[in-house]
Amino acid sequence: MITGCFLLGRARDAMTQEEQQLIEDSIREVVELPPRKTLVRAGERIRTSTYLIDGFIGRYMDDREGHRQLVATHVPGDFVDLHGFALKRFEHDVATVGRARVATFDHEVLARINERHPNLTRILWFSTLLDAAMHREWIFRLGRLDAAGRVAAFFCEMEARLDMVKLVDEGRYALPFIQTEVAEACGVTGVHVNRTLKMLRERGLMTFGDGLVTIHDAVGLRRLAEFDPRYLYADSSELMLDARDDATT
Amino acid sequence: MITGCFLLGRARDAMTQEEQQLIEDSIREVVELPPRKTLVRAGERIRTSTYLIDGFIGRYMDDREGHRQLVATHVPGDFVDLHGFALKRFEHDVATVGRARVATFDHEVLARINERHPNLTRILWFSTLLDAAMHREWIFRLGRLDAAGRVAAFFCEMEARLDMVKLVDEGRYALPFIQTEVAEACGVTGVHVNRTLKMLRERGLMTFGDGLVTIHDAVGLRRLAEFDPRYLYADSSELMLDARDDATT
DNA sequence: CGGCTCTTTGAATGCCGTCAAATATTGTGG
DNA sequence: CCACAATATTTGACGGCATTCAAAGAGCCG
Repeated sequence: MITGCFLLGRARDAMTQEEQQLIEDSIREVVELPPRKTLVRAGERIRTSTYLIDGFIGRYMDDREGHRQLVATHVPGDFVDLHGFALKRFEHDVATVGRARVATFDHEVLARINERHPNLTRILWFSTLLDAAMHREWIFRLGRLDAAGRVAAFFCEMEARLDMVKLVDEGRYALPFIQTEVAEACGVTGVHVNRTLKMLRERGLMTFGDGLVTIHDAVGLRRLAEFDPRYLYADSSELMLDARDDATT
Repeated sequence: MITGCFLLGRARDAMTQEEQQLIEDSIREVVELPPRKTLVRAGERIRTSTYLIDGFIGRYMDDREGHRQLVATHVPGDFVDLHGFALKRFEHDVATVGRARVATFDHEVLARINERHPNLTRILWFSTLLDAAMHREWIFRLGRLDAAGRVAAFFCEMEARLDMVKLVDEGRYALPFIQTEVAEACGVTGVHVNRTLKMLRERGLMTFGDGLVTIHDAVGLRRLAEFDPRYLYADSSELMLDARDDATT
Protein backbone atom coordinates (compact mmCIF):
# COMPACT_ATOMS: atom_id res chain seq x y z
CA MET A 1 0.00 0.00 0.00
CA ILE A 2 1.92 2.95 -1.26
CA THR A 3 -0.27 5.52 0.42
CA GLY A 4 0.71 4.42 3.85
CA CYS A 5 -2.86 4.97 4.90
CA PHE A 6 -6.30 3.45 4.59
CA LEU A 7 -7.31 4.16 1.05
CA LEU A 8 -10.84 5.48 0.82
CA GLY A 9 -10.99 5.23 4.58
CA ARG A 10 -14.50 4.31 5.39
CA ALA A 11 -15.78 3.36 1.95
CA ARG A 12 -13.24 0.62 1.94
CA ASP A 13 -15.52 -1.95 3.49
CA ALA A 14 -17.87 -1.68 0.56
CA MET A 15 -15.13 -2.37 -1.97
CA THR A 16 -13.84 -5.68 -3.24
CA GLN A 17 -10.16 -6.53 -3.16
CA GLU A 18 -9.85 -5.87 -6.89
CA GLU A 19 -11.61 -2.55 -6.59
CA GLN A 20 -9.27 -1.41 -3.86
CA GLN A 21 -6.34 -2.48 -5.99
CA LEU A 22 -7.73 -0.69 -9.01
CA ILE A 23 -8.07 2.56 -7.10
CA GLU A 24 -4.58 2.24 -5.75
CA ASP A 25 -3.13 1.56 -9.18
CA SER A 26 -4.90 4.65 -10.47
CA ILE A 27 -2.92 7.04 -8.31
CA ARG A 28 -0.73 9.31 -10.38
CA GLU A 29 1.37 10.65 -7.56
CA VAL A 30 1.49 11.31 -3.84
CA VAL A 31 2.34 14.85 -2.78
CA GLU A 32 3.22 16.61 0.46
CA LEU A 33 1.61 20.03 0.83
CA PRO A 34 2.47 22.91 3.17
CA PRO A 35 -0.15 24.64 5.36
CA ARG A 36 -2.51 27.07 3.58
CA LYS A 37 -1.55 25.83 0.17
CA THR A 38 -4.25 26.51 -2.40
CA LEU A 39 -4.90 23.48 -4.57
CA VAL A 40 -7.66 24.81 -6.80
CA ARG A 41 -8.97 28.29 -7.39
CA ALA A 42 -12.58 29.05 -8.26
CA GLY A 43 -13.21 28.84 -11.97
CA GLU A 44 -10.08 26.94 -12.93
CA ARG A 45 -10.42 23.98 -15.25
CA ILE A 46 -9.82 20.83 -13.19
CA ARG A 47 -8.04 17.85 -14.68
CA THR A 48 -7.13 15.84 -11.62
CA SER A 49 -8.91 14.80 -8.46
CA THR A 50 -7.34 14.72 -5.04
CA TYR A 51 -7.56 12.12 -2.33
CA LEU A 52 -6.60 13.24 1.17
CA ILE A 53 -4.27 10.79 2.86
CA ASP A 54 -3.23 12.87 5.82
CA GLY A 55 -4.05 16.36 7.11
CA PHE A 56 -6.97 18.69 6.58
CA ILE A 57 -8.34 20.48 3.54
CA GLY A 58 -11.03 23.15 3.34
CA ARG A 59 -13.26 24.59 0.63
CA TYR A 60 -13.67 28.35 0.79
CA MET A 61 -15.91 31.02 -0.65
CA ASP A 62 -15.35 34.74 -0.19
CA ASP A 63 -17.89 37.51 0.14
CA ARG A 64 -17.51 40.91 -1.50
CA GLU A 65 -15.41 42.25 1.36
CA GLY A 66 -13.10 39.28 1.23
CA HIS A 67 -14.43 37.52 4.30
CA ARG A 68 -14.15 33.79 3.95
CA GLN A 69 -16.72 31.11 4.55
CA LEU A 70 -15.56 27.55 4.91
CA VAL A 71 -18.17 25.54 3.00
CA ALA A 72 -16.65 22.13 3.60
CA THR A 73 -13.84 20.46 5.50
CA HIS A 74 -12.06 17.25 4.62
CA VAL A 75 -10.39 14.74 6.86
CA PRO A 76 -7.98 11.92 6.03
CA GLY A 77 -9.69 9.31 3.89
CA ASP A 78 -11.87 11.79 2.01
CA PHE A 79 -11.87 11.85 -1.76
CA VAL A 80 -11.65 15.62 -1.69
CA ASP A 81 -12.10 16.59 -5.30
CA LEU A 82 -13.98 13.69 -6.69
CA HIS A 83 -16.85 15.87 -7.81
CA GLY A 84 -14.41 17.81 -9.95
CA PHE A 85 -14.48 14.81 -12.25
CA ALA A 86 -18.02 15.70 -13.34
CA LEU A 87 -18.15 19.42 -12.58
CA LYS A 88 -14.82 20.35 -14.21
CA ARG A 89 -14.89 23.73 -12.48
CA PHE A 90 -15.51 24.77 -8.90
CA GLU A 91 -17.23 27.86 -7.64
CA HIS A 92 -14.91 27.94 -4.64
CA ASP A 93 -11.25 27.60 -3.65
CA VAL A 94 -9.70 24.46 -2.20
CA ALA A 95 -6.78 24.75 0.22
CA THR A 96 -4.97 22.86 2.94
CA VAL A 97 -5.44 23.95 6.53
CA GLY A 98 -2.37 22.46 8.18
CA ARG A 99 0.17 20.45 6.22
CA ALA A 100 -1.25 17.57 4.23
CA ARG A 101 -0.38 14.56 2.12
CA VAL A 102 -2.55 13.82 -0.89
CA ALA A 103 -2.78 11.39 -3.79
CA THR A 104 -3.82 12.68 -7.19
CA PHE A 105 -5.88 10.96 -9.86
CA ASP A 106 -6.12 11.99 -13.48
CA HIS A 107 -9.64 12.33 -14.74
CA GLU A 108 -8.90 9.94 -17.57
CA VAL A 109 -8.52 7.07 -15.15
CA LEU A 110 -11.70 8.09 -13.34
CA ALA A 111 -13.41 8.15 -16.71
CA ARG A 112 -12.19 4.62 -17.32
CA ILE A 113 -13.54 3.50 -13.96
CA ASN A 114 -16.82 5.18 -14.76
CA GLU A 115 -16.86 3.37 -18.10
CA ARG A 116 -15.95 -0.12 -16.94
CA HIS A 117 -16.63 -0.49 -13.24
CA PRO A 118 -20.22 0.35 -12.43
CA ASN A 119 -20.09 -0.87 -8.84
CA LEU A 120 -17.01 1.15 -8.06
CA THR A 121 -18.60 4.12 -9.79
CA ARG A 122 -21.53 3.85 -7.47
CA ILE A 123 -19.28 3.79 -4.45
CA LEU A 124 -17.52 6.92 -5.67
CA TRP A 125 -20.88 8.51 -6.38
CA PHE A 126 -21.95 7.61 -2.88
CA SER A 127 -18.95 9.34 -1.40
CA THR A 128 -19.90 12.60 -3.14
CA LEU A 129 -23.42 12.21 -1.77
CA LEU A 130 -21.99 12.07 1.72
CA ASP A 131 -20.47 15.48 1.13
CA ALA A 132 -23.90 16.76 0.15
CA ALA A 133 -25.43 15.27 3.30
CA MET A 134 -22.84 17.12 5.37
CA HIS A 135 -23.59 20.31 3.45
CA ARG A 136 -27.27 19.96 4.36
CA GLU A 137 -26.40 19.51 7.98
CA TRP A 138 -24.39 22.74 7.87
CA ILE A 139 -27.25 24.59 6.22
CA PHE A 140 -29.43 23.46 9.07
CA ARG A 141 -26.92 24.57 11.68
CA LEU A 142 -26.26 27.96 10.16
CA GLY A 143 -29.96 28.53 9.72
CA ARG A 144 -31.19 27.34 13.11
CA LEU A 145 -28.49 27.18 15.74
CA ASP A 146 -26.86 29.98 17.72
CA ALA A 147 -23.10 30.42 17.87
CA ALA A 148 -22.64 27.93 20.70
CA GLY A 149 -24.61 25.27 18.83
CA ARG A 150 -22.67 25.81 15.64
CA VAL A 151 -19.27 25.68 17.28
CA ALA A 152 -20.24 22.62 19.28
CA ALA A 153 -21.57 20.98 16.12
CA PHE A 154 -18.34 21.68 14.30
CA PHE A 155 -16.30 19.84 16.91
CA CYS A 156 -18.86 17.05 17.17
CA GLU A 157 -18.73 16.46 13.44
CA MET A 158 -14.95 16.47 13.36
CA GLU A 159 -14.88 14.02 16.25
CA ALA A 160 -17.31 11.68 14.54
CA ARG A 161 -15.58 11.81 11.18
CA LEU A 162 -12.10 11.41 12.58
CA ASP A 163 -13.29 8.58 14.77
CA MET A 164 -14.33 6.66 11.65
CA VAL A 165 -10.75 6.71 10.48
CA LYS A 166 -9.31 5.99 13.92
CA LEU A 167 -7.91 9.43 14.57
CA VAL A 168 -9.67 9.96 17.89
CA ASP A 169 -8.23 8.71 21.12
CA GLU A 170 -10.62 8.84 24.07
CA GLY A 171 -12.29 12.04 23.04
CA ARG A 172 -9.05 13.70 21.98
CA TYR A 173 -8.04 14.49 18.45
CA ALA A 174 -5.61 16.72 16.58
CA LEU A 175 -7.12 19.57 14.60
CA PRO A 176 -4.68 22.11 13.14
CA PHE A 177 -7.22 24.94 13.04
CA ILE A 178 -6.94 28.37 14.58
CA GLN A 179 -9.98 30.01 16.14
CA THR A 180 -10.50 32.22 13.10
CA GLU A 181 -10.82 29.14 10.91
CA VAL A 182 -13.39 27.63 13.23
CA ALA A 183 -15.19 30.96 12.97
CA GLU A 184 -15.11 30.82 9.16
CA ALA A 185 -16.64 27.38 9.30
CA CYS A 186 -19.38 28.39 11.72
CA GLY A 187 -20.40 31.71 10.20
CA VAL A 188 -19.45 33.79 13.25
CA THR A 189 -16.57 36.12 14.06
CA GLY A 190 -13.31 34.96 15.53
CA VAL A 191 -13.91 37.05 18.62
CA HIS A 192 -17.18 35.35 19.26
CA VAL A 193 -15.73 31.89 18.74
CA ASN A 194 -13.27 32.76 21.46
CA ARG A 195 -16.07 33.69 23.84
CA THR A 196 -17.96 30.55 22.90
CA LEU A 197 -14.95 28.33 23.52
CA LYS A 198 -14.57 29.91 26.91
CA MET A 199 -18.17 29.05 27.70
CA LEU A 200 -17.76 25.46 26.49
CA ARG A 201 -14.66 25.15 28.61
CA GLU A 202 -16.32 26.57 31.72
CA ARG A 203 -19.27 24.26 31.30
CA GLY A 204 -16.89 21.34 31.20
CA LEU A 205 -17.94 20.27 27.72
CA MET A 206 -14.70 20.52 25.77
CA THR A 207 -11.43 22.37 25.33
CA PHE A 208 -9.59 23.43 22.21
CA GLY A 209 -6.10 24.82 21.97
CA ASP A 210 -2.77 24.25 20.26
CA GLY A 211 -4.43 22.19 17.58
CA LEU A 212 -5.80 19.72 20.06
CA VAL A 213 -9.45 19.07 20.82
CA THR A 214 -10.48 17.35 24.02
CA ILE A 215 -14.11 16.45 24.50
CA HIS A 216 -14.95 16.05 28.16
CA ASP A 217 -18.70 15.63 27.95
CA ALA A 218 -19.70 14.17 24.61
CA VAL A 219 -23.35 13.85 25.58
CA GLY A 220 -23.62 17.44 26.74
CA LEU A 221 -21.77 18.74 23.71
CA ARG A 222 -23.98 16.81 21.34
CA ARG A 223 -27.10 18.03 23.06
CA LEU A 224 -25.97 21.62 22.72
CA ALA A 225 -25.16 21.00 19.06
CA GLU A 226 -28.36 19.06 18.41
CA PHE A 227 -25.94 16.58 16.93
CA ASP A 228 -27.08 13.24 15.57
CA PRO A 229 -24.33 11.49 13.61
CA ARG A 230 -26.68 9.53 11.39
CA TYR A 231 -26.19 12.00 8.55
CA LEU A 232 -22.62 10.76 8.28
CA TYR A 233 -23.85 7.32 7.23
CA ALA A 234 -21.18 5.58 9.24
CA ASP A 235 -22.83 2.27 8.42
CA SER A 236 -22.30 2.92 4.74
CA SER A 237 -21.31 -0.65 4.06
CA GLU A 238 -24.74 -1.79 5.10
CA LEU A 239 -26.29 0.74 2.79
CA MET A 240 -24.11 -0.19 -0.12
CA LEU A 241 -25.10 -3.78 0.37
CA ASP A 242 -28.68 -2.67 0.20
CA ALA A 243 -27.82 -1.11 -3.09
CA ARG A 244 -26.46 -4.37 -4.36
CA ASP A 245 -29.80 -5.91 -3.52
CA ASP A 246 -31.38 -3.58 -6.02
CA ALA A 247 -28.87 -4.49 -8.66
CA THR A 248 -29.51 -8.20 -8.45
CA THR A 249 -33.26 -7.94 -8.24
CA MET B 1 -43.58 12.03 -24.12
CA ILE B 2 -45.84 10.90 -21.35
CA THR B 3 -44.55 13.41 -18.87
CA GLY B 4 -45.88 16.35 -20.79
CA CYS B 5 -42.76 18.20 -19.81
CA PHE B 6 -39.05 18.42 -20.56
CA LEU B 7 -37.62 15.33 -18.99
CA LEU B 8 -34.45 16.07 -17.05
CA GLY B 9 -34.94 19.71 -17.98
CA ARG B 10 -31.50 21.11 -18.37
CA ALA B 11 -29.45 17.92 -18.42
CA ARG B 12 -31.29 16.97 -21.54
CA ASP B 13 -28.83 18.60 -23.88
CA ALA B 14 -26.10 16.33 -22.64
CA MET B 15 -28.12 13.19 -23.32
CA THR B 16 -28.41 11.20 -26.52
CA GLN B 17 -31.78 10.37 -28.02
CA GLU B 18 -31.53 6.80 -26.74
CA GLU B 19 -30.60 7.92 -23.27
CA GLN B 20 -33.59 10.22 -23.11
CA GLN B 21 -35.80 7.39 -24.28
CA LEU B 22 -34.30 5.02 -21.74
CA ILE B 23 -35.01 7.41 -18.89
CA GLU B 24 -38.52 7.92 -20.08
CA ASP B 25 -39.16 4.19 -20.37
CA SER B 26 -37.90 3.77 -16.82
CA ILE B 27 -40.71 5.79 -15.29
CA ARG B 28 -42.91 3.67 -13.09
CA GLU B 29 -45.73 6.12 -12.71
CA VAL B 30 -46.68 9.77 -12.80
CA VAL B 31 -48.47 11.12 -9.73
CA GLU B 32 -50.27 14.32 -8.78
CA LEU B 33 -49.54 15.52 -5.26
CA PRO B 34 -51.41 18.03 -3.07
CA PRO B 35 -49.65 20.93 -1.33
CA ARG B 36 -47.58 20.10 1.77
CA LYS B 37 -47.63 16.42 1.04
CA THR B 38 -44.72 14.62 2.64
CA LEU B 39 -43.04 12.23 0.25
CA VAL B 40 -40.28 10.87 2.45
CA ARG B 41 -39.66 11.09 6.15
CA ALA B 42 -36.21 11.15 7.69
CA GLY B 43 -34.88 7.67 8.31
CA GLU B 44 -37.30 5.78 6.07
CA ARG B 45 -35.91 3.20 3.71
CA ILE B 46 -36.18 4.61 0.19
CA ARG B 47 -36.99 2.35 -2.72
CA THR B 48 -37.97 4.80 -5.41
CA SER B 49 -36.61 8.07 -6.69
CA THR B 50 -38.73 11.03 -7.68
CA TYR B 51 -38.44 13.32 -10.65
CA LEU B 52 -40.25 16.63 -10.39
CA ILE B 53 -42.27 17.42 -13.50
CA ASP B 54 -44.25 20.34 -12.24
CA GLY B 55 -44.45 22.29 -8.98
CA PHE B 56 -42.04 22.74 -6.08
CA ILE B 57 -40.57 20.36 -3.54
CA GLY B 58 -38.54 21.15 -0.44
CA ARG B 59 -36.22 19.23 1.85
CA TYR B 60 -36.66 20.01 5.53
CA MET B 61 -34.83 19.50 8.77
CA ASP B 62 -36.26 20.34 12.18
CA ASP B 63 -34.49 21.62 15.27
CA ARG B 64 -35.28 20.45 18.78
CA GLU B 65 -38.09 22.95 19.16
CA GLY B 66 -39.66 21.90 15.88
CA HIS B 67 -38.54 24.91 13.85
CA ARG B 68 -37.96 23.96 10.27
CA GLN B 69 -35.01 24.70 8.05
CA LEU B 70 -35.41 24.29 4.32
CA VAL B 71 -32.13 22.72 3.22
CA ALA B 72 -32.97 22.47 -0.47
CA THR B 73 -35.65 23.45 -2.93
CA HIS B 74 -36.50 21.74 -6.19
CA VAL B 75 -37.97 23.18 -9.33
CA PRO B 76 -39.53 21.44 -12.33
CA GLY B 77 -36.94 19.37 -14.15
CA ASP B 78 -35.04 18.38 -11.00
CA PHE B 79 -34.36 14.75 -10.24
CA VAL B 80 -35.39 15.33 -6.64
CA ASP B 81 -34.50 12.06 -4.97
CA LEU B 82 -31.81 10.72 -7.16
CA HIS B 83 -29.33 10.57 -4.31
CA GLY B 84 -31.71 8.28 -2.50
CA PHE B 85 -30.56 5.62 -4.94
CA ALA B 86 -27.18 5.48 -3.24
CA LEU B 87 -27.99 6.79 0.24
CA LYS B 88 -31.08 4.63 0.83
CA ARG B 89 -32.06 6.79 3.77
CA PHE B 90 -32.35 10.53 4.22
CA GLU B 91 -31.60 12.56 7.27
CA HIS B 92 -34.40 14.98 6.37
CA ASP B 93 -38.00 15.10 5.19
CA VAL B 94 -39.08 15.70 1.62
CA ALA B 95 -42.38 17.45 0.93
CA THR B 96 -44.21 19.39 -1.73
CA VAL B 97 -44.64 23.12 -1.28
CA GLY B 98 -47.57 23.85 -3.57
CA ARG B 99 -49.22 21.12 -5.61
CA ALA B 100 -46.88 19.09 -7.76
CA ARG B 101 -46.67 16.41 -10.42
CA VAL B 102 -43.88 13.86 -10.18
CA ALA B 103 -42.61 10.77 -11.96
CA THR B 104 -41.26 7.89 -9.89
CA PHE B 105 -38.43 5.50 -10.68
CA ASP B 106 -37.77 2.21 -8.95
CA HIS B 107 -34.23 1.81 -7.75
CA GLU B 108 -33.91 -1.44 -9.65
CA VAL B 109 -34.10 0.39 -12.95
CA LEU B 110 -31.60 2.97 -11.73
CA ALA B 111 -29.34 0.11 -10.73
CA ARG B 112 -29.67 -1.28 -14.26
CA ILE B 113 -28.74 2.11 -15.72
CA ASN B 114 -25.80 2.29 -13.34
CA GLU B 115 -24.76 -1.18 -14.46
CA ARG B 116 -25.11 -0.79 -18.20
CA HIS B 117 -25.03 2.88 -19.13
CA PRO B 118 -21.92 4.58 -17.81
CA ASN B 119 -22.42 7.81 -19.68
CA LEU B 120 -25.96 8.20 -18.45
CA THR B 121 -24.77 7.31 -14.96
CA ARG B 122 -22.31 10.16 -15.11
CA ILE B 123 -25.02 12.57 -16.17
CA LEU B 124 -27.17 11.48 -13.24
CA TRP B 125 -24.16 11.75 -10.96
CA PHE B 126 -23.56 15.23 -12.30
CA SER B 127 -27.08 16.26 -11.44
CA THR B 128 -26.55 15.27 -7.81
CA LEU B 129 -23.34 17.30 -7.80
CA LEU B 130 -25.32 20.33 -8.85
CA ASP B 131 -27.42 19.92 -5.72
CA ALA B 132 -24.23 19.90 -3.67
CA ALA B 133 -23.01 23.07 -5.42
CA MET B 134 -26.27 24.77 -4.48
CA HIS B 135 -25.88 23.54 -0.92
CA ARG B 136 -22.45 25.16 -0.74
CA GLU B 137 -23.85 28.41 -2.01
CA TRP B 138 -26.45 28.34 0.75
CA ILE B 139 -23.82 27.64 3.36
CA PHE B 140 -21.99 30.71 2.15
CA ARG B 141 -25.13 32.83 2.27
CA LEU B 142 -26.22 31.71 5.71
CA GLY B 143 -22.71 32.18 7.00
CA ARG B 144 -21.89 35.54 5.46
CA LEU B 145 -24.96 37.47 4.32
CA ASP B 146 -27.48 39.43 6.35
CA ALA B 147 -31.20 38.83 6.09
CA ALA B 148 -31.64 41.09 3.06
CA GLY B 149 -28.83 39.36 1.21
CA ARG B 150 -30.21 35.92 1.95
CA VAL B 151 -33.73 36.74 0.91
CA ALA B 152 -32.51 38.45 -2.24
CA ALA B 153 -30.30 35.45 -2.99
CA PHE B 154 -33.21 33.09 -2.57
CA PHE B 155 -35.24 34.90 -5.19
CA CYS B 156 -32.24 35.30 -7.47
CA GLU B 157 -31.53 31.59 -7.37
CA MET B 158 -35.14 30.69 -8.03
CA GLU B 159 -35.22 33.10 -10.94
CA ALA B 160 -32.07 31.65 -12.46
CA ARG B 161 -33.15 28.04 -12.01
CA LEU B 162 -36.66 28.58 -13.30
CA ASP B 163 -35.31 30.54 -16.21
CA MET B 164 -33.33 27.49 -17.29
CA VAL B 165 -36.56 25.56 -17.70
CA LYS B 166 -38.42 28.48 -19.28
CA LEU B 167 -40.63 29.31 -16.33
CA VAL B 168 -39.67 32.97 -16.11
CA ASP B 169 -41.38 35.60 -18.20
CA GLU B 170 -39.65 38.98 -18.19
CA GLY B 171 -38.54 38.81 -14.59
CA ARG B 172 -41.81 37.34 -13.39
CA TYR B 173 -42.31 33.82 -12.14
CA ALA B 174 -44.78 31.80 -10.10
CA LEU B 175 -43.58 30.63 -6.68
CA PRO B 176 -46.19 29.05 -4.41
CA PHE B 177 -44.35 29.92 -1.20
CA ILE B 178 -45.64 31.83 1.79
CA GLN B 179 -43.38 34.23 3.63
CA THR B 180 -42.80 31.73 6.41
CA GLU B 181 -41.42 29.26 3.89
CA VAL B 182 -39.05 31.84 2.48
CA ALA B 183 -37.99 32.46 6.06
CA GLU B 184 -37.35 28.76 6.62
CA ALA B 185 -35.16 28.73 3.55
CA CYS B 186 -33.20 31.81 4.59
CA GLY B 187 -32.68 31.04 8.26
CA VAL B 188 -34.59 34.08 9.51
CA THR B 189 -38.01 34.58 11.09
CA GLY B 190 -41.17 35.12 9.12
CA VAL B 191 -41.60 38.54 10.67
CA HIS B 192 -38.21 39.61 9.50
CA VAL B 193 -38.76 38.28 5.99
CA ASN B 194 -41.80 40.49 5.90
CA ARG B 195 -39.75 43.55 6.83
CA THR B 196 -37.10 42.58 4.32
CA LEU B 197 -39.62 42.20 1.52
CA LYS B 198 -40.96 45.62 2.35
CA MET B 199 -37.47 47.04 2.04
CA LEU B 200 -36.86 45.27 -1.28
CA ARG B 201 -40.17 46.61 -2.53
CA GLU B 202 -39.44 50.17 -1.43
CA ARG B 203 -36.03 50.08 -3.05
CA GLY B 204 -37.68 49.04 -6.31
CA LEU B 205 -35.78 45.76 -6.49
CA MET B 206 -38.58 43.20 -6.46
CA THR B 207 -42.05 42.33 -5.22
CA PHE B 208 -43.46 39.07 -3.94
CA GLY B 209 -47.06 38.29 -3.19
CA ASP B 210 -49.80 35.81 -4.01
CA GLY B 211 -47.27 33.29 -5.19
CA LEU B 212 -45.88 35.64 -7.81
CA VAL B 213 -42.38 37.07 -7.90
CA THR B 214 -41.61 40.14 -9.97
CA ILE B 215 -38.03 41.26 -10.26
CA HIS B 216 -37.81 44.93 -11.19
CA ASP B 217 -34.09 45.48 -10.87
CA ALA B 218 -32.19 42.27 -11.46
CA VAL B 219 -28.80 43.94 -11.30
CA GLY B 220 -29.53 45.64 -7.99
CA LEU B 221 -31.03 42.51 -6.52
CA ARG B 222 -28.04 40.42 -7.53
CA ARG B 223 -25.63 42.93 -6.11
CA LEU B 224 -27.44 42.87 -2.79
CA ALA B 225 -27.39 39.06 -2.85
CA GLU B 226 -23.78 38.85 -4.03
CA PHE B 227 -25.29 36.55 -6.59
CA ASP B 228 -23.23 35.00 -9.36
CA PRO B 229 -25.13 32.25 -11.19
CA ARG B 230 -22.05 30.32 -12.23
CA TYR B 231 -22.54 27.84 -9.41
CA LEU B 232 -25.64 26.62 -11.23
CA TYR B 233 -23.51 25.36 -14.12
CA ALA B 234 -26.08 26.50 -16.66
CA ASP B 235 -23.63 25.58 -19.41
CA SER B 236 -23.62 22.01 -18.19
CA SER B 237 -23.67 20.61 -21.70
CA GLU B 238 -20.29 22.20 -22.35
CA LEU B 239 -18.95 20.65 -19.19
CA MET B 240 -20.32 17.24 -19.94
CA LEU B 241 -18.66 17.40 -23.32
CA ASP B 242 -15.42 18.15 -21.58
CA ALA B 243 -16.01 15.02 -19.60
CA ARG B 244 -16.39 13.02 -22.77
CA ASP B 245 -13.00 14.30 -23.80
CA ASP B 246 -11.54 12.58 -20.79
CA ALA B 247 -13.28 9.38 -21.63
CA THR B 248 -11.88 9.16 -25.14
CA THR B 249 -8.39 10.23 -24.24
C1' DC C 1 14.64 41.02 22.45
C1' DG C 2 11.26 42.56 19.01
C1' DG C 3 7.96 41.39 15.63
C1' DC C 4 4.51 38.39 14.32
C1' DT C 5 0.40 35.70 14.95
C1' DC C 6 -2.99 34.05 17.91
C1' DT C 7 -5.83 34.40 22.01
C1' DT C 8 -8.40 36.87 25.33
C1' DT C 9 -11.30 40.44 27.28
C1' DG C 10 -14.08 44.90 27.49
C1' DA C 11 -17.42 48.32 25.77
C1' DA C 12 -20.70 50.07 22.49
C1' DT C 13 -23.56 49.40 18.53
C1' DG C 14 -26.96 47.08 15.79
C1' DC C 15 -29.37 43.45 13.46
C1' DC C 16 -32.68 40.35 14.17
C1' DG C 17 -35.75 37.57 17.30
C1' DT C 18 -39.63 37.64 20.33
C1' DC C 19 -43.98 39.21 21.75
C1' DA C 20 -48.12 41.39 20.62
C1' DA C 21 -51.84 43.14 18.00
C1' DA C 22 -54.20 44.80 13.86
C1' DT C 23 -55.38 43.92 9.13
C1' DA C 24 -56.05 41.15 5.09
C1' DT C 25 -56.97 36.90 2.86
C1' DT C 26 -58.54 32.27 2.34
C1' DG C 27 -61.41 28.49 3.35
C1' DT C 28 -65.56 26.25 5.35
C1' DG C 29 -70.11 25.30 6.78
C1' DG C 30 -74.71 26.84 7.37
C1' DC D 1 -73.86 34.09 -0.18
C1' DC D 2 -72.81 35.29 4.26
C1' DA D 3 -70.67 34.27 8.79
C1' DC D 4 -67.01 32.73 11.02
C1' DA D 5 -62.71 30.48 11.63
C1' DA D 6 -58.21 29.79 10.23
C1' DT D 7 -54.28 31.28 7.94
C1' DA D 8 -51.15 35.07 6.14
C1' DT D 9 -49.43 39.58 6.09
C1' DT D 10 -48.10 43.78 8.26
C1' DT D 11 -46.41 46.85 11.80
C1' DG D 12 -44.61 48.39 16.50
C1' DA D 13 -41.91 47.95 20.80
C1' DC D 14 -38.41 45.74 23.32
C1' DG D 15 -34.57 42.78 24.34
C1' DG D 16 -30.62 39.89 23.38
C1' DC D 17 -27.08 37.73 20.83
C1' DA D 18 -23.42 38.67 18.00
C1' DT D 19 -20.58 42.20 15.50
C1' DT D 20 -17.41 45.82 15.61
C1' DC D 21 -13.79 48.39 17.53
C1' DA D 22 -10.07 48.44 20.63
C1' DA D 23 -6.40 46.91 23.37
C1' DA D 24 -3.92 43.87 26.35
C1' DG D 25 -1.75 39.37 27.11
C1' DA D 26 0.45 34.99 25.37
C1' DG D 27 3.29 32.08 22.50
C1' DC D 28 6.61 31.52 18.76
C1' DC D 29 10.60 32.43 15.88
C1' DG D 30 14.37 34.77 13.83
